[in-house]
Amino acid sequence: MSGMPENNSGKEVTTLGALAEPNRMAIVELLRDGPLTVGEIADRLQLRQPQASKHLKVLSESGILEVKADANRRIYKLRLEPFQALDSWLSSFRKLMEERFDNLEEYLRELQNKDK
Amino acid sequence: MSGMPENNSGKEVTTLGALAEPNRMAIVELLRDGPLTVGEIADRLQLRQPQASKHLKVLSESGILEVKADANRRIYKLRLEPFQALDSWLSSFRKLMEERFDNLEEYLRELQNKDK
DNA sequence: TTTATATATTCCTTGACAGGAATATTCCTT
DNA sequence: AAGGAATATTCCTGTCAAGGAATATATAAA
Repeated sequence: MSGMPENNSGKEVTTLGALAEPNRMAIVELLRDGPLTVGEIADRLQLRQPQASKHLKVLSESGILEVKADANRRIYKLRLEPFQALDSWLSSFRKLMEERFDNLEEYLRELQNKDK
Repeated sequence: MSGMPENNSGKEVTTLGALAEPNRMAIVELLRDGPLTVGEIADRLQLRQPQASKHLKVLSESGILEVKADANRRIYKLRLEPFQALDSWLSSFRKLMEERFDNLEEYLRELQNKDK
């Protein structure tokens, strides 16, 4: 399992796992336009503050977000690395697919032959 | 929520949701090298056949895989669309990030001013 | 120093989901 | 036709994650 963008060992949430939750995906989408405080995020996404905080915690622990404290408030913003990782995984992926992909026939022939 | 790669309405499993499960991710990785039968997949990933079938079902229903029947066997192979979708989402994403990303200071100033 | 604001944390409950085991289904072989 | 191989499905169980509600913590403001 070489180029996998994350290894799910232990209890840590993976990038994909974090993004799979709709509210968290929405948070990420929202933060594309720039950093925001917890309150702003909760407001715009119609989330209660505690749930917002929880999702933000997951996103932070998975490495997708980082926090900056500003007195009372916490400002969350996106981190680049996870997306870069995802992107490089995806591109190496697509490369393969464009080339040899429809060797279904070949595989079928293989199977027939193996039926000695 | 415009460019989101999937909308989680109803019961369907999203691309990310499907990929978030380690065994399913492993299946996808495995199928990068070409189509395979259920048995092969189960063997190589040390899965019991029923669990393999279940994961393959999820992956198929999420649009990540497609099946071809060959008599007794079912040959699963990757579909391109979900990855293309993910990729386009990601690239539009990275574009934004490279440009205006660290407007943290700006945002901080905004916040201070709003404290009228 | 009291009060208010912003955020995090805890506890609880519920639903979803993954694995195990057994069984059903389909097709091939003899 | 009968038995075997490949795959799918069902039922059960345990775990885990998400939301609700209440509360804790920290900082600002009065």
